[in-house]
Amino acid sequence: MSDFSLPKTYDFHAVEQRLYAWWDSQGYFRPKVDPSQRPFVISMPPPNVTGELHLGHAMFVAMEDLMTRYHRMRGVPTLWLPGSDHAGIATQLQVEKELLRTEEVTREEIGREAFVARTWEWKRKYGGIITQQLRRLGASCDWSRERFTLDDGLSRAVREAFVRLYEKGLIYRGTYLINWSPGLRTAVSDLEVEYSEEQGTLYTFKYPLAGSDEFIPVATTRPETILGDTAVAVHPEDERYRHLIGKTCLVPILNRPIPVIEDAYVDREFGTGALKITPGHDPADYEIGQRHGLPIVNVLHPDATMNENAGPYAGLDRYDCRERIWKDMQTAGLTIRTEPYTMQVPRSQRGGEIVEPLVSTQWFVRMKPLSEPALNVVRDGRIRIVPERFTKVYFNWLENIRDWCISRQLWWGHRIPAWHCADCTKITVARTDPDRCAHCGSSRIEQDPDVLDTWFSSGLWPFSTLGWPEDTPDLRAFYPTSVMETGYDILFFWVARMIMMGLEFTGREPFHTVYLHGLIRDERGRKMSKTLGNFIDPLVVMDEFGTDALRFYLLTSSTPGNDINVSVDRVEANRNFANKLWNAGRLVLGAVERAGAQPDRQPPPTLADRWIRARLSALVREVGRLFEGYQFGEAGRQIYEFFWAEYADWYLEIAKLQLDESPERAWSTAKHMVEILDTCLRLLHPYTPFVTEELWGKVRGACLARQARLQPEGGWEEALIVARWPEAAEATEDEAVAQVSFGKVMDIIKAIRNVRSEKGVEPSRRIAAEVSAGADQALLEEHRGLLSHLARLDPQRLTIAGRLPAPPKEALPLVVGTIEVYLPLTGMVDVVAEGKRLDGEMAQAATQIARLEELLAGPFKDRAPADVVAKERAKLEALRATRQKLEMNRKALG
RNA sequence: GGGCGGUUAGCUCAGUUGGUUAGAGCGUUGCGUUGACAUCGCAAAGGUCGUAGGUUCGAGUCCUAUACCGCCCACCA
Repeated sequence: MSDFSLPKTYDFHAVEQRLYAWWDSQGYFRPKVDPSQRPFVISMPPPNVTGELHLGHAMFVAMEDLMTRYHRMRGVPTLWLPGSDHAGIATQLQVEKELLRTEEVTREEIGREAFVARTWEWKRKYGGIITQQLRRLGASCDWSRERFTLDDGLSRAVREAFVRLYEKGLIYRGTYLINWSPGLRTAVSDLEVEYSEEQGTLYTFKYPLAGSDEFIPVATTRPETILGDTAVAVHPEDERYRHLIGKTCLVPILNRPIPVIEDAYVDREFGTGALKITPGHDPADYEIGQRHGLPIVNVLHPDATMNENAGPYAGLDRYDCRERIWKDMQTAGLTIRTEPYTMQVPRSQRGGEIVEPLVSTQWFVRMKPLSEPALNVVRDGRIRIVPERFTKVYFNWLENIRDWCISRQLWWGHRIPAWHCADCTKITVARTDPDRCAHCGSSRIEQDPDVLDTWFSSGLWPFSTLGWPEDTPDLRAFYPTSVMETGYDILFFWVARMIMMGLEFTGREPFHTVYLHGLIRDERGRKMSKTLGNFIDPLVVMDEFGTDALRFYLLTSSTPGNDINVSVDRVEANRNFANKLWNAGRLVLGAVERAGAQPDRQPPPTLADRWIRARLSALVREVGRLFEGYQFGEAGRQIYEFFWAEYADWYLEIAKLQLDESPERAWSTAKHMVEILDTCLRLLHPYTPFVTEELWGKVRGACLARQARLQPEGGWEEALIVARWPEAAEATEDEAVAQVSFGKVMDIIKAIRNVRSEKGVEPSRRIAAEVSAGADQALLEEHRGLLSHLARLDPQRLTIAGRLPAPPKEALPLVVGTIEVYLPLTGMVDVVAEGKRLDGEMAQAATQIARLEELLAGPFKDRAPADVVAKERAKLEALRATRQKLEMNRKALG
């Protein structure tokens, strides 16, 4: 009965590439603009051009493609806009490495212009790899709108944004303490610094007072910074040191005089209670220095060797200097002790080298005026963060935000549109390259050498990709976007900045929902990295198990915002699911082949037909509800369960029987088989696009070819990717009845199988049985065919009695080939228990409904905030629905 | 120092308006294959839902405390 033109196992290799090319060529990925409908839009988080596919990419593609396909199927104009990021530091490093390897030249040797040209060349050559890989994942994004953060349009947007912020006074240039990456020789922002707990040493030494033998004991973890000290601070109420305040002490070795000052910041309990102040190389000291008007002494070169201010140590590496100065101080009798100490070491997020705080002239964005509106849109719900707990993290960060250092001493990126005048030294910031100074008219101007932090351009992504600052049709049609889907690790880096920039430049929130997925880790919960050797290559996984299996796994194995410890075993299980779909499809195709013409009179549906439709209808409702709440994982798992455990394991087995009954029944059964398979494929398509499209196409083709009028309601669309999403219908009373009735039949079948298994009867052997059915005698009598088939009973020797004579104490004796099944579960006792429980639930629902009705009728609805009232209303509605459902179940129970 | 997450079967994880007997995959045990599928079917074993209290007719789910693991934020040298 099966269609042997299909292979027995689903061969995804043959299918995936072909289908992707076909979808693309048919233009399905491009939105159909329809001004009457609000579109659904996702801006893809642009992967780095240097990137190689990892599971994080697979995760976001799976998630965003799911949402995209879902909305497309609902008939909404849907745009998923792809692109890539120039990734300043990462790309520059990569090209530098390449240059060094192949031509043994550094970027300095070939010069800025040539280097940037080489990087573009590199980008043209390798930049397409990552987007090619995204295609393999099935990403149904609109490639005709693909953007790159450094292309002309986006560069214009970046410049416009910079100039506007500068003109508003929100961008300024200044000399402050920043994080310096000595290896990269550039400033980095606070966010790009990670602190790791490491074993270090706490050095305690003597700070000698000028003109006396007295000294102040001071502790530090970085002795080399002693050379940059400009004060020693003590707590104003510290009796030990009070008399020294205002005195002068001498920097060890250098003998530079510095004051002893008082500041309440100093913790009397910690260390010696006296603090050396290095405003040039420590954030806390910097602030104290500002408070007291202390001078700043920088002792480091940009490469973290000591500079001329370090006196005799000039030229030494920072760590060599640390050892040397300590030795010299020992010789001078200035040391007290060293002890092991655990400290927080600031390291660069990229490369991991130790970052040095130092004072430098950089460009900054003033954040306070931008953060306030960004806080408000989340506070008042105009932007919703899923899962909700991250709103707290978001608030906490924005409330304590500090100005953002946006200049980078790199060559690859958006060059800062500011020109320095050699004559009047003033700065000209302009939208188009100026040829003279705006202040004095001098032509001796030179552009600032720095480029912008990559995240500056990323922050504009949702609107810059649509044409901003021009008022383009795309911008009008697709902005604001709908959902921002990304990993929670870049909530600050990217999401918060997009919200701030979006509000600042467009006056609108750039998206209404932020959906944050978890991070991908290995089986033991560690981060994945090539150096750790625990890197799982998605391409390899896809080769082995198929894209659908990987996607379905990623989408259903976790919950929003929670990390995933990847287990390849589970990907395999999902490969098996794809195969299950495929084979169920083969069976249905066989049924379609056998179904004759549509009969004149359709037979009424069987109990099994009614049951599976009821289950399907419940599934569609449930999936709809879960999608509303972004619970895609749970929805996927439920579809999986339904398809495998109910449709395939039960209904299709029964359908095989029904197909043999009569031509009319065969036709009607084939119709149910097709319709339910069709609905499942629709529901699954956003998760597993390839196998569903392929199979759906086969079924559609077979049905159309047979002209047997086997078709979903509304007919067959041209492709599953643009087929209608199943609509949920209200539960009917018949559905409730069918589920209860069929549930009883299932229980009996399971019980008989159970007994057989316990008694060791081979499954293939037909045996006699006596079933005591209690009140359900008629029901079972009607389905004795099913019973005997699914439980492998001899139909001739199956007795269904209302009540068997006294059930033997020694349970269920199996005389050779005879079973007596007593089924308390389906008997009256349990109906009573179930009824009691339902009554209890109904009573509770009733009191809650009454309470809410009273509340909502009173002054509450006028006094409480609108959203609270709305929430209560929704709760009431839900309760009413629940009550209805309960009543239905109760009635069905009789 | 502040905040968040996790703790559920041997393993990896689901379980969001509190509600029947707490689920899945993998693994384990027994049985089964000529007609969709061994990438399969049937059955079974396996859980004091971290711990202790509390709210409730009813708690894995809500509240309080606490232990362990992990993460984020934070200027203790």
